[in-house]
Amino acid sequence: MGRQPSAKPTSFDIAYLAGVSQPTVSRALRGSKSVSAATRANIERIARELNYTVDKNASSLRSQRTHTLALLFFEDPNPDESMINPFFLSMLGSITRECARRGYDLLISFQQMHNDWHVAYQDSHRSDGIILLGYGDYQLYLTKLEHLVEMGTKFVRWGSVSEEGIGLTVGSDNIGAGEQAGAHLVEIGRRRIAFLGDASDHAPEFQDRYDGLCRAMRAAGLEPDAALQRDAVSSEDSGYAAAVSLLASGAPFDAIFAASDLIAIGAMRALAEAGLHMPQDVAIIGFDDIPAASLTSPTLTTVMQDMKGAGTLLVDALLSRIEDRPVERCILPARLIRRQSTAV
Amino acid sequence: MGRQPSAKPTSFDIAYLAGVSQPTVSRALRGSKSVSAATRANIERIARELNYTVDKNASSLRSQRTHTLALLFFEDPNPDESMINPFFLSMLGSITRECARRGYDLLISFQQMHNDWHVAYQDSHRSDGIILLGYGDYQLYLTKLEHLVEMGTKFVRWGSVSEEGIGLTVGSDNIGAGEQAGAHLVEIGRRRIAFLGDASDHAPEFQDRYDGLCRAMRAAGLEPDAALQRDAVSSEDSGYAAAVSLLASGAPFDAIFAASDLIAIGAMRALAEAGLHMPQDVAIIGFDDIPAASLTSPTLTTVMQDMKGAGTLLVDALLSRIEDRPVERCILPARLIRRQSTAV
DNA sequence: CGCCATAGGGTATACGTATACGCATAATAT
DNA sequence: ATATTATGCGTATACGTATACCCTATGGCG
Repeated sequence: MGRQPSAKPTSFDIAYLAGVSQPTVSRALRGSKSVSAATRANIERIARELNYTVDKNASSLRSQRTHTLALLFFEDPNPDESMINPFFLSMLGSITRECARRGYDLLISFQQMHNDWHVAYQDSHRSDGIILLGYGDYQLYLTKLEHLVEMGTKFVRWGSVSEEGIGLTVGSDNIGAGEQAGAHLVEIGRRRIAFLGDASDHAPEFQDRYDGLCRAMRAAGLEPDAALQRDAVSSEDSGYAAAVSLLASGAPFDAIFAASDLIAIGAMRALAEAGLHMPQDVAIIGFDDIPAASLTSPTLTTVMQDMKGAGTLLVDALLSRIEDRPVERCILPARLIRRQSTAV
Repeated sequence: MGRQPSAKPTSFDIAYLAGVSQPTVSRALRGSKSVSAATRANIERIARELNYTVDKNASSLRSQRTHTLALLFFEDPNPDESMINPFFLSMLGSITRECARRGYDLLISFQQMHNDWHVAYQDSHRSDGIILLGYGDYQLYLTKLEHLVEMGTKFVRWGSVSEEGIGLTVGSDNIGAGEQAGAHLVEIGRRRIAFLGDASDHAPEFQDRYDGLCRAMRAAGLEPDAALQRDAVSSEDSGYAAAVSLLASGAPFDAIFAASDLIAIGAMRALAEAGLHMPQDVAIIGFDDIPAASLTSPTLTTVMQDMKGAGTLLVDALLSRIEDRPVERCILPARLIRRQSTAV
């Protein structure tokens, strides 16, 4: 009744009530084995009654561990920023949940791609590890990653797993996903399959998807035609331009695998303007399963990544690295979502 | 060369190099006026050279201020979670940027609407203030808000400003936005305008939009017809159902103002299935300007909220409250985006 | 019966910063 | 010339926790 709600209880309060010393409280709550079961139970009960929470600042100060992870989100430098991939938003949800579950706080920070990356350095003081998130051109800051490694900063990033580059990478099974998409197109009888998306070092994830497509085609006895590949970054305009270029080349094709839904949507616009029917004339598959994919006409077949799994795995992997445990798994399966654009 | 990169410099290191005491360093860097300009300049120079950053844990522990804000995001309990309003994502970006600019960290936490809200209590220990974000049914936790007020926790929430409820609220000018939408529909000659969206206390933002619509109609000498209003929550399915119900009623209408783009998209599906042409038979306006709004056919006229401004303003208002300054402004303008669905 | 290992927990202290207080020196006032 | 006040800074200490170290009681062993 007369209790001040603002009077945060400390470990001393608990110690007093439990008739032990403050360090014993600390040990009990941290799970040290040099405290008897009875004492521990008593302390935990009192702590619960008082609504006690460990003061993170004091704890971090003393132990030099923050129990906080930092999330650096790299925004696409491309203009239609409202189109930020919803994939990352879902991931954000599962990341925060996993952090909470493991008793970590999550510090978040958006980065302009070219900007003060040294913020990462700052954040490395404030967190035990860093999660790097972003689509697109990782090349831009690979040298910065090396810098992080040098400083011994623990981090994990989302991207192409096959690449085996700097640091620890977690990502979808882009190759397998590409194979699924390719196999599906082959299955519905398509032979000349185009690919829209950078197939260069700049976008390893896109390249993996292309590799998967090629693998599926070869498995079906088809040889991928390099003339049917067009570079594109993940935007509607870029997809439109790529499809226009493809159409202009005159090379015949009966299917398109786009490296992202945005690219696919742009391409669909170009195809429609050219008077082509989907999927009759050209079947099309995207990637990401963004909400808009079910609004296009025809609705877009696409590949869905495991967003919840991704967040969990990123946090898991990072914590493993922080605690110097080996990281077991860092590839996530993807799943093909069949819609009208490949329904023959 | 021989410097250990991991040896974080402390205020003592700086004090030693500057030939002063540690407290003087602290004072100089915090901007206390009881340190001479020369001393301060010298200290700042050394700090910069050493790449010194204040240890936030120590600082917070001593000052009992965390320089951290917590963001509680309330997820819609509705199933199509991938459709999380992109509006909030953009807001997230500007919130993080504004926090960074003001020297605050941002702790983020997603909440299931009905779940352990008492997490907010925990977070109130770890942050100086809380930002509450979420669309939808705020009623559910109004009692919890009262609890926060009781505990003296500083917070600000996104929502209907007109409502004047508990705590500090920042939001778009929903009434003005509704007026703009209504005026536009009247301008293109529509007389019987339907409204899809909860017009109840449960969704004050939607109610404001409806009120704005009514105001615009009355200003044009039209009387809103209550029979043309249908409840709907922000989802495609709900919008579809509402439109179907409206059509079934047989009441004539020549325009729809939907309380959100998702509702509008669902309604468009129902209209198309009923063989109605947009905008000839029925003009339609949504709200939010989600990316999908420019993908529908016809493309959707909608109201765009000032996302960047919203994040900035939320942080601003919260910091004002924390520092016991009056809050000046908490309403943001919205802008009508004209597309095909109202282009006669 | 003495010796040592072990369990269980107390004592003292460190983490890095911010602030109350005191103490000079210098600048003004009386 | 003395009293008064402001300026600029040092001294001491507190914030709440975690950990290195030490101590006691007990039990096992020879």
